[in-house]
Amino acid sequence: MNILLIEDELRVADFIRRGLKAEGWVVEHAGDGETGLDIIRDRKFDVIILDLMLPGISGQQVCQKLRARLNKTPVMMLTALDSTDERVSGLRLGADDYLPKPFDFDELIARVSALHRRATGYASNGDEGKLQHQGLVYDSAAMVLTVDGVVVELSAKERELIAILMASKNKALSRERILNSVWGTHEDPMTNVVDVYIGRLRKKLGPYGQLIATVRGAGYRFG
Amino acid sequence: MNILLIEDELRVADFIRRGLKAEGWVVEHAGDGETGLDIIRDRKFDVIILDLMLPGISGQQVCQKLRARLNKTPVMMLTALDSTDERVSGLRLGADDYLPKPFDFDELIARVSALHRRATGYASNGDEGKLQHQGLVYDSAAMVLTVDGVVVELSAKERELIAILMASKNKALSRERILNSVWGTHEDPMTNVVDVYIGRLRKKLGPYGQLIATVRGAGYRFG
DNA sequence: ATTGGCTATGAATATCCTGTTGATCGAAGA
DNA sequence: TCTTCGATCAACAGGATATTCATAGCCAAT
Repeated sequence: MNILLIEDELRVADFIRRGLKAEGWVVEHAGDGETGLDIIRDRKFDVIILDLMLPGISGQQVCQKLRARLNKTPVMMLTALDSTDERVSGLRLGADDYLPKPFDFDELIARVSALHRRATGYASNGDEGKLQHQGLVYDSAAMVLTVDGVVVELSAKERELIAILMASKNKALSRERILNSVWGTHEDPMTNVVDVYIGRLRKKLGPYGQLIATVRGAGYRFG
Repeated sequence: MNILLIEDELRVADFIRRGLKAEGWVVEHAGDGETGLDIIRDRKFDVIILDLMLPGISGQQVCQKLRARLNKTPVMMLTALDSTDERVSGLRLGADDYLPKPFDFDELIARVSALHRRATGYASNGDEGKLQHQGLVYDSAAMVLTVDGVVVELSAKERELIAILMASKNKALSRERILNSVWGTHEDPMTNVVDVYIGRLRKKLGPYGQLIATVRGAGYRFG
């Protein structure tokens, strides 16, 4: 998942960024609204976390301009102000969710994933965010992978990788595509991280490892 | 699949080109509209990706001229402009689809394949993107060929070859045409790679191998 | 601060497979 | 029959993938 964080206070920004990275997410940081808008012009993010109090143009204005550009990226607003007025006006300007500071980090993460899930139109039936294939179950809400009922510990990147693989069952995915989704890098295709991680996953999946097939000259396929 | 990308910004062009290549597609790049039109005059593409903002003649004009030449190649328009007006006028000028920047790469790929599928008359029923003929099924999303229900391993070039053959069922394809589509080379016809690969494919298709008929002096025909 | 454990990443290696060529053999048409 | 075009084969070089290792960074606990 790719996240853009627009926050001027460096300490706070750093704190948030680290927490999100620990989730295996890729975080880009902008110190003010203009910079943020510039970045959004070229690249697409899954979620934008936007501080309300910014030097220069305010968070509200950023949000407004974003929507004026017909950009529908989910926006999570952060603010130190506790008044409900702010909240209401924020939502009216196109924010999708709102979190008052100080906040619980787990809550931020939960809400951000919720935003993302909503935006990507996950199945909203009973199997909320569960991906299954044979004895393999990945619960994206709990972020737990189960192999034949046994929980397998995964690192953040490994989780993201298995998630995207299982989500696109029976579809060949190019390395580039995986790199984009999991690592968020749009350049430097001369790395073999993907291969390394595929290897690790295969090992951890045990007998199901062979479900990840390599499509020579193309990438990998799950299923 | 052969794609012509008309985009002036080198960074963007490079980014797009890499991603498309990773999908196994052959990409030709033109830095401006005139160059693009020149290239189209000589060669045939499956899809044209066209930036709206170009130095010299605009993307809209390119599209218009293209259609004036009775060229029906599907056109995918890209633009940084936010207003919907642009979209409408773009489509009116003959573009087949439209994607506002910034876009999600997966979406670009999905849309481009959709365009291609529509143009080549792939099965538009539930078997989205599957080519079938008797016991032979090629799933272009999974990149898997099935012979009577049995998966057959193919190399990258073999996959492309069977795809183009099956997509142009009952049509004779010249070696040059195949060379152009699969190998992306439009010169040097004094190689027999095509013959070699046809041979390999025939072998792998087993009983269906004879579906690939050779049209003496012309090329090959599937069906 | 320092330490230890863990993750992420890049590099190096080894292995396997594909792509390509040129030669030779066979088949079809004049 | 002769000629031309296509089929097939073997072999090589380069490319792609798997796997392992070493390093760097991060976090938590001391």
